[in-house]
Amino acid sequence: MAYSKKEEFPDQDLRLAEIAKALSHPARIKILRILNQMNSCMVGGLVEQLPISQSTVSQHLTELRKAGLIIGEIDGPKVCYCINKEQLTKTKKAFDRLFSGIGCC
Amino acid sequence: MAYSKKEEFPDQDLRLAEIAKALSHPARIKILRILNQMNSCMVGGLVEQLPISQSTVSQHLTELRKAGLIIGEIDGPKVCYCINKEQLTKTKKAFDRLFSGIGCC
DNA sequence: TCCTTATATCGTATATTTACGATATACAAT
DNA sequence: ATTGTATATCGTAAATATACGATATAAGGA
Repeated sequence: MAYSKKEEFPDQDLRLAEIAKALSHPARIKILRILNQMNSCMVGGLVEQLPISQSTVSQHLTELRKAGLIIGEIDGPKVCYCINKEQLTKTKKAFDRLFSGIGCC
Repeated sequence: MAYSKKEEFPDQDLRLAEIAKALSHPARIKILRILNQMNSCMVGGLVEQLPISQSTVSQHLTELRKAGLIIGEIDGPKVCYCINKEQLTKTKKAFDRLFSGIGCC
């Protein structure tokens, strides 16, 4: 088949869908919760608290980073991840706009 | 590989991830917007306003229905879809809880 | 320099999603 | 009864996501 019609939808809807996709796996939601709870965390600390392998955790972190929801700072041989609060605030507002734009009280 | 670790995550995170997944395609977000704008709409009306085929629209509607975000009422040979405002309100609250539980202001 | 540690990336297998056309179903109207 | 209309479902192909182990990379310490 000819593929991915996603680009044919309004930009606003596409961007919101992308953020929703970043939130569409329980591991990624859990990661956000852990990062908030601990303020920041090394990858190893996350791996310890998740039932998935290091390489899979790394993949999920990459997706959260691409969506702008987290930031990773290199700290020697380690990488320290934390939540991107600014982007998260924007995301919350985008969802709020969607819900109110959809007649949600 | 052995598959889907999703069940190994907290129920709350899993349910929120499922709703996020329902919102993770621009066609489904557009459908919600159209349904709100028109109050309710037959499938044919949606197909006219979307750049995808009837069968694909039907698949997206099934996913939104499974997530509880829309309701379809049979009306003769047609089906009339509308937003499930009750569920949408719950969804909004679930996202709000996530965001505040994540340190979002 | 060599070893250890931490993380990312590669290669790969399987599952799921997205998309379409074709077909089935369900009802209304003739 | 037959025809037409609306929608869902089936079959299928391609794309993407999920998961892992193995390997590469990068930095610190011996």
